[in-house]
Amino acid sequence: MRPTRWTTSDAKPAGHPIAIVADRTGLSRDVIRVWERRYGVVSPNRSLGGQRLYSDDDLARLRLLAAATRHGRNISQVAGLSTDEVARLVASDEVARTEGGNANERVRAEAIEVLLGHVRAFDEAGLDRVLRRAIAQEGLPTFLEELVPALMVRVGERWHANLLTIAHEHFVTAAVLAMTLDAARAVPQRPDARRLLVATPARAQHALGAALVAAAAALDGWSTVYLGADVPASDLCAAAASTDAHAVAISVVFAEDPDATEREVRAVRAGLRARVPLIVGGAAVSAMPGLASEAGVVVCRRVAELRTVLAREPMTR
Amino acid sequence: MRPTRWTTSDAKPAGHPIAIVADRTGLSRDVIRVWERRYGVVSPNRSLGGQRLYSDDDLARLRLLAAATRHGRNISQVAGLSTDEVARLVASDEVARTEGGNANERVRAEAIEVLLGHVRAFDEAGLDRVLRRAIAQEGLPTFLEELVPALMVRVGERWHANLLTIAHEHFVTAAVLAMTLDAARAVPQRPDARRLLVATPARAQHALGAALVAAAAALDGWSTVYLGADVPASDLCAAAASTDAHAVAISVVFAEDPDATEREVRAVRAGLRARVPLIVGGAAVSAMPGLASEAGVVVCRRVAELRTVLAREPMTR
DNA sequence: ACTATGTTGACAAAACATAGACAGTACTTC
DNA sequence: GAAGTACTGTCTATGTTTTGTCAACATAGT
Repeated sequence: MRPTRWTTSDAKPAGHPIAIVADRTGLSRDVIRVWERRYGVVSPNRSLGGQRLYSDDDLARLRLLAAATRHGRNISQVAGLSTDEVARLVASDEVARTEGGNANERVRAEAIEVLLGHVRAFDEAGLDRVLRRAIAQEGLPTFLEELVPALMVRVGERWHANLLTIAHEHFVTAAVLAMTLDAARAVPQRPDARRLLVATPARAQHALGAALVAAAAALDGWSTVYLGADVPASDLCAAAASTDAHAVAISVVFAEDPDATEREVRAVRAGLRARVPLIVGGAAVSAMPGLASEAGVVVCRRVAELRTVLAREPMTR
Repeated sequence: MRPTRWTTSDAKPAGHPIAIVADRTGLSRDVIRVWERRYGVVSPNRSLGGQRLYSDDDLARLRLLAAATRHGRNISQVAGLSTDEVARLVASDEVARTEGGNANERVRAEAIEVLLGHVRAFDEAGLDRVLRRAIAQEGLPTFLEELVPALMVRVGERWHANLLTIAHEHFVTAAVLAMTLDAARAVPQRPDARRLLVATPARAQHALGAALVAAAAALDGWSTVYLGADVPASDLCAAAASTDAHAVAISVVFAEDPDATEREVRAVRAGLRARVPLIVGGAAVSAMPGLASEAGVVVCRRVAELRTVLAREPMTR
């Protein structure tokens, strides 16, 4: 909810009347009142005549609660949660919902076929052209979250089927990586943007995941510092300190030795200041179940999830 | 001696009588007076006999307040806000109104509000940043076909409501134009792409439409040659011949003298080789009904329509 | 002269608040 | 499976606040 802050918090009426809240949340006036009466979900101010005046925070909270109930949660369960917790819940529900594909899928499948043709022929110019055009056509989020993963999966499949070689995989990875970093650099940043450090920990070689993270974060207004692959914990923490990063994200697509990698991640966590969150993503997180319960560590599995996590990070400025 | 005198008002520099204000705001005379009596929303000047004479600012303020109440605000709450604050509030309400659509639409509406803020402040860097980010976010087609038209409509509205000046309109047009051409140039083209000549005919000054056309065509794989505004028929035809264009597109957003412009378009048609189609677009085509039946002339009204027309064009290679 | 406007007070409709009741659903317990 | 229970959204009844409209009479403008 980034730009909302700019548009609404500048204007300062005493508060929003219930009609507006009903309109914006899609809840009926009755529901809003009865939720307050039964569960105390919000405590709006009152006008002199006793009418409710909701704050922006109240509004945001009700909106999230409405979304949560739409997704099948019962209000009595979520009413007691903090607004942040509700936000996380809704985000994960939404990610789960978006599993199914839509109409664009056929177009994208065609693009992937064309791309695979260029990969097969080691046609760098063609690959570049189609990738760049895909970004222009569908926007960077779709590129990062759907096209690249789908492409890499297809390349992996073809490799296993002996239709492509490991050289092809390196070729396409290098091209996609360069394109992703290039696109991320092209996203303009506000001068006061928060800094995010992105890297792959020691012994993890796949930099593409980290690049995707960096691009997604840049798109959400973060000023990203991309360190690439195989960064030891001590260097990573030193970099975080010297760049005054507001958050650190590391990506582990594949871990040869999950236990060693998990120790490495814990070392990073230990070396960071407590209020700097550490975001861990990539396919290998499922092999490191202990991390999710670690304090100050946020685990996320998909790029879309990462974006909602980043959007909710506090503005430690 | 007041700046008021320079704000070109229709008729009476002294001020608007209440009937005019009622007509232009949609409020009843009684409401206007009772809002003044109860909440002091405006303090219009009075004639010597005591009749209200509203300034342009009063009018704009009442218009905004009327919009705010229409969106569900209580007049008692918004009456005390400054005109700027009311404007922001109405803007955010209009943003939230897009609830019915998907989440993308809301994001886009928010982006437009942010853009309008930068326009208002003549903040070129901010405008640039948000435009570029919007392209990265949603892709060029959405930018061309939805965001830019919506933005220009909103700017026009605000200009009519005296919230923006003609300078603002020029400012935003120039920025959007530059960004559009820049984005179009960044779309990679196949070496064997067909060439499309894009221009605005003589006496038509609005180049933005032509730039949108050029960008859309570039996205569809055309190699575009953009000539800008106010190109005489003879020069246009000469350029078409010397670049060996496969098609020519001209855009007329506004025609001061539709008949003259129509003659100009016919002259272009006559000067082109018969198998080179001439595509005419822009809001002013409705003022030139004769063109649709002309042989070799394709009329289209929206950018999306143009793209299907271009896709159909024969591959005269 | 005649219409548009101003002022004041009154009034009615709309919106809101509060508390309670009720019906449909899902879940538990026997 | 049946009965009981908790949950949830909607509805009703009643009183209050807010807001738009109107009436009555005076004055201004053309």
